[in-house]
Amino acid sequence: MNHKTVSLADQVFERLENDILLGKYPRGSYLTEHALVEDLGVSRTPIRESLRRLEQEHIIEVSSRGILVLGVTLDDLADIYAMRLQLEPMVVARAAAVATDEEIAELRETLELQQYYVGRHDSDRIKFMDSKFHELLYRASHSTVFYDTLLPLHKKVQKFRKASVENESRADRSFAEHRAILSAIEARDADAAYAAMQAHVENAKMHIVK
Amino acid sequence: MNHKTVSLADQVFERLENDILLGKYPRGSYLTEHALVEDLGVSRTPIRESLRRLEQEHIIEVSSRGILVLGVTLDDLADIYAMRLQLEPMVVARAAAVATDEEIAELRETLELQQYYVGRHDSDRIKFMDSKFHELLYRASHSTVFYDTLLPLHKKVQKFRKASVENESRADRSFAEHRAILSAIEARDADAAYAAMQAHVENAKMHIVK
DNA sequence: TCGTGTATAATTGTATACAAAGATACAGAA
DNA sequence: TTCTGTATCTTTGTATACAATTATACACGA
Repeated sequence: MNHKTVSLADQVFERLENDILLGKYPRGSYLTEHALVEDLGVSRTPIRESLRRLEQEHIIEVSSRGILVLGVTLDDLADIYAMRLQLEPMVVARAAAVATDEEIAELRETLELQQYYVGRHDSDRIKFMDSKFHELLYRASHSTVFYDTLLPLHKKVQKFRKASVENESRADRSFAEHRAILSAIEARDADAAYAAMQAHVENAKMHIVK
Repeated sequence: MNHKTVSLADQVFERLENDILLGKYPRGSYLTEHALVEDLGVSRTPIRESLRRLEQEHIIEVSSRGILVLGVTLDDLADIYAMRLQLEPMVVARAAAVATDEEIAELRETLELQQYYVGRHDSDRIKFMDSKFHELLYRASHSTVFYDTLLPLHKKVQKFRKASVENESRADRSFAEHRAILSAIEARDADAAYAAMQAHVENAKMHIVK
């Protein structure tokens, strides 16, 4: 396991990013550094360093009035899926070509867990495994650029995926689509991986954006 | 004009990002916060806030040893063009549909300046106008997501575009391609804009990645 | 020569003090 | 009532002090 101590700044960033992307703070509401100091129990320094990163992701905006929560809108959602539809097939095609056996094994484990939780109707963990599967795919492309571009897009969809994973038939089909993607990668078939991912993103888009 | 005072943290970020993306610090070299304090004449606070952002862009990496410069590699370059080829045509098609007359006028002005500097063989300013043209296109799509995704990709190519703009025949053709894109947008022809941008990115890719 | 342990120095991480800009509340005049 | 000016408070921006971890240099022994 990874015992590396992670800085307060990183912890604060992860927590704030998650809270904002899950919609815990409504769009248009204001936070202040002082309030975050109270809530999180750390000084302003790590909080400010987090805010700079959140600002760069355009999910907050800082002014003399305070910290404006932007979050992710439905318009953003549509644009995100438009981009993912263009990009993810290319990325998995690459992954099919260059992924290591270890990476493929990890994808397989994640998919098995997803299947398990689908059977249990545990939507929180389904969502987590779904996220992990995509993240592993990005990483398996061995491209920092692909990873850095797609991971933020995927994270921003979080809030909207909730209904999707709670729908049983969609959860089943989503699992099947993931399995098709993994099979193509296991077979080192880049074209099949491309097609499988294209179908998967199209279906996810239809189901979420509607 | 914009007289808004910009924070030291923002100034430091812009300067460091530029220096790194232009290759001023070689990949693999180390900086320290202390050295930057000396060089830039500001305290560690704004410098650290900049570093967190650069870290997020994966162009530096901070450890107990110091600040490792990553910059942009040739592999990154190829992946960036692969992504831009997928994304930019879609973005200009959108821009053709939604850009305001003011935005189109600004594109026209930028293009005229590009023509002027091409005539003068002023490669620095050609490069600047080229960047500005693309940035205006992203903005004219009226999509924060498109803008946030494409602008970093475009900025990372900076260093490699130098040879391109210094090549007279490529500079001429690049200008002509820009004009084709703008004409399509002026005509509100999304399909033509899509095709023109696709051709432009393909040509740029061939010329730069080779 | 090579390794090892230790002291020192260098570096980042965090907290806090102070500065500056701006928002807010309120009194008073038209 | 409505507007305006002013004092105060709130909020972010910056610098600095201190803590903790890690790298480095060097002496010493095998």
